[in-house]
Amino acid sequence: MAEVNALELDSREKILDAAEKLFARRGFSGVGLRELAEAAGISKSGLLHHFRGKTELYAAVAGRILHEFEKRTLQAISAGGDAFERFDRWLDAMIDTLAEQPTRARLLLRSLFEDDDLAGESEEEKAVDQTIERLFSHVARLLREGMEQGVFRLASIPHTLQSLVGLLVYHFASGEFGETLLRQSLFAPAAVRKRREAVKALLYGGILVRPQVAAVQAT
Amino acid sequence: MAEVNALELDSREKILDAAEKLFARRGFSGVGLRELAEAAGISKSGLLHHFRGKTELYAAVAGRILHEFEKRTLQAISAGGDAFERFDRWLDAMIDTLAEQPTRARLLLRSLFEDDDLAGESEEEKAVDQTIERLFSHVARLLREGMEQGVFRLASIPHTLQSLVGLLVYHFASGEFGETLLRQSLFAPAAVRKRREAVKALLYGGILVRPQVAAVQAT
DNA sequence: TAGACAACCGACCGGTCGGTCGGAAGGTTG
DNA sequence: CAACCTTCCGACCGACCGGTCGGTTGTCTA
Repeated sequence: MAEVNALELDSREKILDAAEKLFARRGFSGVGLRELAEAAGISKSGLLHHFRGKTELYAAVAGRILHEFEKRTLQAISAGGDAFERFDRWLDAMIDTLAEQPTRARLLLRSLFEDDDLAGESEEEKAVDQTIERLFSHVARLLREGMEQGVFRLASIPHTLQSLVGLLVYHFASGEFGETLLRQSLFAPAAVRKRREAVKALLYGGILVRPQVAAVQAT
Repeated sequence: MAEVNALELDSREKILDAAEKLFARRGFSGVGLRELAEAAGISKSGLLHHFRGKTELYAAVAGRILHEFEKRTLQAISAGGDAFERFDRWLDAMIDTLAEQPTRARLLLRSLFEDDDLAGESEEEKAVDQTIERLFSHVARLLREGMEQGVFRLASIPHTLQSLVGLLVYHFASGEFGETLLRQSLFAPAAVRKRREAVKALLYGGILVRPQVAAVQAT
């Protein structure tokens, strides 16, 4: 029946969009199904027709975001170039992906560190965990190649991955606090550009004027 | 009345300890007062005798942790030495503080990025925000001094602060995911030592074998 | 001894939680 | 036409939510 809005997306998509926004802002237990349904312009029972339950909906939201990150990671990494070029392109891709949708960083961060929250056994949640694992293994492989080729200093790969998450994801997830610190929106084009520069300067040169050639050898 | 346990701490402390553990694990809205009270070995009404409400309890927990970080920051920073020495000592202090109590990183991270969750107007919550602000201003001052003295490369101070939080706090807050990545507890002495090395290697030398003297000049 | 007070409790409040159920409406297929 | 399917809804469920209230107990002070 002709709705006012001709573009009328799928209910499923509308629900996912609304849920992404709310879950990102307040977390899994901070949002109720009623509020979720209302934000999606549907009744609670209508919502539950599309998703078996709240945890499945959350997993679907997380999965959608994680697949986007994996897609962009593969694009960036599999294009040509040496390890440094590919890594640099990957950094750009991650910053783009995080910056173009303010909800993504928060939801990604939550998926990582709230994992143990009701660590579910459902199929959907296992799929989310597997996507995370795959995503990180792509980057781990790139780091390993770079180290073997003598482009990157030898370092613990898991720790480097953790550092990258910290530098990239946390920043864009830091919300009000980050905006107070920067005195502007985290997502304004200028702020994103500056973050890109800051991260690359740190990763590629450290913070010191006279870099120490790391007394600490890799282990 | 002679309890079995002679050390019997204050109820208030017991509540704070239990709340710290639970809030860190599942967040503000993921824990109920009943569960909180039971974990502290007291009734819900008993708990509410000590704290006016759930948000005040949360603020008290966050405040206690933030004060610990501020104390250790001031200790590390105000002892002698040039900017590099003081910064290096501060890094050690932060890693020690994060590592010696697994709940701290998670709660600190939540205090930062869940700030907007019911951004309360109560006195206690304002005090928490002020402590965070003070804490970061101490470090900002140190960075500024280091840059003026030519020890640190010129860089955006807010972005450097964000990077430090990302490198330090996120790692220790990453829970199950981090442990899967490292294949060991995040808090085992060896893992903590390794994190310290990884962070310092990154900060002091970057990730490249042939560091680029940052094409990107500071802004 | 009386009074005040802090610490604590069980019972209870209105409201919300995630989830179920029995349909209603509309489209498609035979 | 009937049979079926998808989409969506309101009414309802038991459990739990944060918070209040009246009362008991024990300790400390006047």
